[in-house]
Amino acid sequence: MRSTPVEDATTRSRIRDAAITLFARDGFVATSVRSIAEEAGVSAGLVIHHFGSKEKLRAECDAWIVAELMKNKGGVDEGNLSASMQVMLSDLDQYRPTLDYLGRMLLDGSEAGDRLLDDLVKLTETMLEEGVANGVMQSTSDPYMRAVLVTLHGVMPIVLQRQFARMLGEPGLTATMIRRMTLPSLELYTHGLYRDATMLDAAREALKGNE
Amino acid sequence: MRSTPVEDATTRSRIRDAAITLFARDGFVATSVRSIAEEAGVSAGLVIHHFGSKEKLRAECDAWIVAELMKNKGGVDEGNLSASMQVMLSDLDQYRPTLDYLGRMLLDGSEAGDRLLDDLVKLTETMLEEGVANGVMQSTSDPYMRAVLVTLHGVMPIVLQRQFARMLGEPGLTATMIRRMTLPSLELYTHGLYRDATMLDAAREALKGNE
DNA sequence: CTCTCGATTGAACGACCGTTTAGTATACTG
DNA sequence: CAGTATACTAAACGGTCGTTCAATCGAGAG
Repeated sequence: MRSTPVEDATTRSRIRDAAITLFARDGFVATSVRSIAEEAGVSAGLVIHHFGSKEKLRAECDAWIVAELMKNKGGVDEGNLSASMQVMLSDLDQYRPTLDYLGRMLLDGSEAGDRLLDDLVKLTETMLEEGVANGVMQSTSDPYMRAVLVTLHGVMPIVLQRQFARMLGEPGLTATMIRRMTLPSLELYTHGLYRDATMLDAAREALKGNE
Repeated sequence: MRSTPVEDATTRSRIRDAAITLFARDGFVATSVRSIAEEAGVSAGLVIHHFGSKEKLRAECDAWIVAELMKNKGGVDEGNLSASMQVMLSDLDQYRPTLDYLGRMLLDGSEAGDRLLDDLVKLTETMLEEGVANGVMQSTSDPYMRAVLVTLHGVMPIVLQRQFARMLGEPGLTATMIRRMTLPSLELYTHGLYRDATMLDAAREALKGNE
């Protein structure tokens, strides 16, 4: 029999979970190996013993979160990363650590976070292209830039969740927040903000000038 | 004659500028007092001598940045914080340190950053109300939430400038980026993203259900 | 001139950091 | 059974952290 039967559900995974919690809450630099060890109920030496270094532990946490994110993609063709995030947002209590950590990853500019964001933009771009092709979405002068904007608008509640929650008087990312932002977001994406094209035309004119 | 004639333009201000640069670039926790001292060309002890502690230095940097931000508001009635930020974005080279630091402030959830964001939301809410009253902007089911969304969308390029720049192949916040995002942003705010209200109506129906 | 006081430095302090090491307990292998 | 590999701890190491302290310098006051 192997000594580590499932390679997980063990001390090692408890350490990783503790690290994910603390990295997400306090950030990488502000989290000490000793505090992770304490949260996991082990010694600091054991953390290093299992993961080699704090940096390698971070890399493993990153990989774990990315895997978690991809897991919920489902099997159908429609199943993309945004849908996965939608699933998570609808079951907040279960996925809060994952989402919190995701926000940190995107902020820290970690390797994994960068690649994840690139994937998100690519998926969004495809989705927007299909929307335009199907006639349900407006066309644009700069499809890639619009995909970047829509993507960043989408991850904004996760990345800026602290400020977002504070302004709504909520203790963190709550279902109430998600529900309340749904209509205004869709209103913006349906009717826009401006009632005519005055500002847009002015900008077009101005940009044509100094090109 | 006083020993510190203008109370600034001295070593003290050089230390503060160095701190702003490094806090903005690396974050508060990742910046050491010694590195600030080196950047300013002084000893670490002198930094503490002038500001009392690293935390008090941060508070003074916060206050300085907020003052810098308010300075550009101009005198006319239209002069609000957003206009000030617009001024800064149009003269990037001069205001880059200020804008970089501003992004950090909003992320760190510092006291000053929170208050600044509250002010921005309030100003945005007023601006949107006037827009609706003047008939140039769409109305909304949740004015405050829309103001929050529009505000956060507005600061997003500053807060997420690293990712934003990386995805456009730029080295940082550049005039090229600002120019390129102008049209897609205004397109979204003018025509929206969806060509009809299918999604919006569906969401309205769904929310009416589980209220 | 002396006295005083703020600016400034370099060394030192104690705390905490990530990591290493030596050692113990345990459980599988042959 | 002895042998070996692994989980794990406690202590220690070297380094960096924010901060303190004693000493020096220079300029203004009397």
